[in-house]
Amino acid sequence: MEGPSLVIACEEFKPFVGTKILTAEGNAKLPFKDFKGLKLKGVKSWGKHFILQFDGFHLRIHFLMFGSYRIDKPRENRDPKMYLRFPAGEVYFYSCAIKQSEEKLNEIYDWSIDVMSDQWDPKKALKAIKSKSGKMVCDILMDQTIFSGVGNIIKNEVLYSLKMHPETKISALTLKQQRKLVKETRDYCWQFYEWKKIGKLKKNWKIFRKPHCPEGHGKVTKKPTGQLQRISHYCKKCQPLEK
DNA sequence: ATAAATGTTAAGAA
DNA sequence: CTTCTTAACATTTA
Repeated sequence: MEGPSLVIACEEFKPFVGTKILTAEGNAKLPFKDFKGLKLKGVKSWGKHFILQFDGFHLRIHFLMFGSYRIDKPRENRDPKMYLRFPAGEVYFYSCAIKQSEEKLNEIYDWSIDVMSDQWDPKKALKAIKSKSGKMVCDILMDQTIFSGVGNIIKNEVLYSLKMHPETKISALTLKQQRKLVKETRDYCWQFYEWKKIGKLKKNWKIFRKPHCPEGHGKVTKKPTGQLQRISHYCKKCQPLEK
């Protein structure tokens, strides 16, 4: 689950904020008994982290590849990692990683590197990119310390939109291109958010998991790239590798 | 229906 | 000490 989806999750959890937990259980290693009666103070996201705030601690949920949450839906035929019931409804969390922490959010999270945050700082991202000039753009975009919240879908769509080959090194980009990379990433993340909200995200994928190039150049290349070796989807014609 | 994939972390090896 | 490799987790979709 990528950053924009978590912003939507925050919105969906709004009805529970400010109310107390009526029931808490699950197979995660957490002191669920202690959670009953606690008031949910707030919900936040940072990159791919979904954060539930309580007095004195927070729960950090990472959905990874297959995680999900279901609000006011019947329990599925598997054990939830966590189940929370509030006066306004209930939620099941499946196959996610949940960590309890007493650390203060502002001390562990730098909001300015979260692509979805209103504190997002493009200048900081640009500076970070420049300091890694030997790296490939495919790795840079997935770097959670620069573009926190960007995942493989966003990476591929951004690179297609910029007509940029995933294996392009930062050093091969002009300053203008570097700036554009930062801007397009942020812009696409919000576009992703809008499309996902109206259920038209997949419909708007141009290159990710597409068999053919939208420009009619034939087959989309799918290949593990960069240090991370995550699959890149790109068109060799639209996104030539420049050195 | 088999395999790849919206991801990260920990442990062990080099 | 750093960097790399592997495994582990767990589910949907093609």
